[in-house]
Amino acid sequence: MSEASRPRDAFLEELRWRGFFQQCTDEAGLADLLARETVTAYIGFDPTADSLHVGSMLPIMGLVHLQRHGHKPIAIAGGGTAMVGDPSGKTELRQLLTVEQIEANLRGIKAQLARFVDFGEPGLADLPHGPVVQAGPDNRGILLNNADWLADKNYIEFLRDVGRHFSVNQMLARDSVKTRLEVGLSFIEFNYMILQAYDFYVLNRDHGCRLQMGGNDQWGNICSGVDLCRRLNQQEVYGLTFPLLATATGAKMGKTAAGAVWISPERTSPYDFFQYWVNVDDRDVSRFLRLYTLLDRERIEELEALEGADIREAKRALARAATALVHGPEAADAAAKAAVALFVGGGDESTVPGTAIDPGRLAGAGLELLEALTETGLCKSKGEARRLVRQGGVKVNDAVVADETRRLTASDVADGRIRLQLGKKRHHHLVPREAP
RNA sequence: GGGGGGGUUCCCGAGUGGACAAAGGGAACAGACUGUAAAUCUGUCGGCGAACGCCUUCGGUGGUUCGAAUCCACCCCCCCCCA
Repeated sequence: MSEASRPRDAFLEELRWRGFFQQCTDEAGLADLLARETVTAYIGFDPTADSLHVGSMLPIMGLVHLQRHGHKPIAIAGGGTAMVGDPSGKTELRQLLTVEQIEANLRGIKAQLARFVDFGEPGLADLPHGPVVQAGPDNRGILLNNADWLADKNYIEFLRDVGRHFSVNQMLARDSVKTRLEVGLSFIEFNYMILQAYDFYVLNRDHGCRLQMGGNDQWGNICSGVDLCRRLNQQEVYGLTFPLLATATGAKMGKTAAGAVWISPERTSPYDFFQYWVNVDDRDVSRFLRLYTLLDRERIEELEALEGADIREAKRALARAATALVHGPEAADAAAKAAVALFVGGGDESTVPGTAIDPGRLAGAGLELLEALTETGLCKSKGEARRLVRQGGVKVNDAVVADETRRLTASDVADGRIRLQLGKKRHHHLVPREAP
C-alpha cells in the first residue's frame, strides 16, 4: 500500500473513536511504524470452548480493523497455552483442558475466525458469506497454533533460553499475579505470562510480528512479550490493549441468564443472537455500535442522536449489523423479520427457534405442556415450568395458559406449529414432524 | 513438616444437635409499569407432586444420636503464619 493511501495513524485513529483503545506501550512509536509499513500484529484466542462468544468479538474486531487498514493480522489459537491456563482476570484456578478437548475446540474456533479475517484459505471458513475483510496479497492473515512451538519445548532448555530473562520480582508485581496472590495461584498458571511472551518472541522472529493486541487483562503478559523481544531479538515491538467491557448493569459482556452468547449458530441461534443486541441496555447502544459493527462514523452518530423510544431503531441497526457480521446478511434479515413478526405481528416467523416433536405425542390426550417446556429446554424443571404457568408467564398460541395441567394436542397446531411464549419475549415453536 | 483458619444451595454469606430446603444480599425468572430499555413495586427462586407430603443437598467417607449442615474419626482441597 502506498504512503498516500495510508494516513499516518488511520488505524489507531479508528480504534480510538470506536472505543477499542485502552493503552499502548508506545503510542507515538507505533503510529510511526504503522505509517511506514505493513505491520504484522497478533492476538491470541483461548480454545476453552469449541466456539467463540460475544466476549471474544472485541479482539476479533480488532483484527478486522487492522486488516481493513491494510495491515497483516495473525490469530493465534492458543493450543499450547491452553494447556497451562491463563490466570489473568480469573479469580481461581482454571480447569485444565485435555489435549483432545483443546484440539476439538481449535477446529471450531479456526473456522469462526475465518469469517472475520481473510486468511487467504477459501475452504477454511464455514460461513455462507465470505470473510468480512478482503485482503490483498501482502496483508492476508495467518492462523497459527502455538502448540506448534510450545508443545515440544524442552524444559531445561526453555528455562535457560527464556526463563533467565524473567524477573520473578517483576512478575509478582503484575496485577494479574498480584490479585491472585491472595486467593492462590499455582505454579503452572504463574508460568502463563512467560509462555505468552515467548509466543510474541517467536512471532516476531519468524513472522516479523511487531504488535500484540488483547484485552486489558493481557497488559502484563503483553508487556512481558515486548520486553522479551527487545532482549532476544533486539526488536522494538508494541503492545496495545482493548478495554474490558462490562454492560451498563455491570454484567460481563455477552452473558445472559442462559449463559454466554455464542457465535456458533448451533449454540446460539441467529434469532437469539439478534435478540441479544436488540435487548441491550440503552446506555450500551452507542458503545456497542462502535465496537461491534462496521457501520461508518456518520451513520453511528446519526443513530446515537436518537432519544427515548426511538433508541429502539438504533438497537435494531446494531442487531442487524452485528448479526450480519457473524451469521451473514441473509440470516440477519431473517432474524429481523422474525422479530417483527413476533413483536409487531404478522410476517415470517420461520427462523424463530423451534423443536421438532413426534406428531404421535399430540394425538389423543396429547402432551403435557409442562413436559413440553422442559423437553425443549425452555424450563429446567417441571417445577420451574409450573411456577411460570402459575405466574401467568406462559402463552400457547398467544393465549395465556392458566391451567397448569394443560395438554397440547393436534388441535393446537396452527400453520404447522404450536407457538410457545415464555414471559414477554422468549418465543419457541413446537413443530410436529415424524422422527427420521 | 509444625501451628492457625476455612470448604454451606448459581455467587457472596449466616447458621454450630431438632422449628433447616437452610437467614440476608446479589444474580436470575414472572407479573405490574414501559419502549422487546432502565428504574421502581409485587411475587418466585433444589427435585417430584394439584395438595398433605416425599426425596436429594451443606468438601468426602464412616461413626455417635430417636434426630446432624451442626458432635466425633479419618481423608481430600484452599488460605495464613512458621520451617
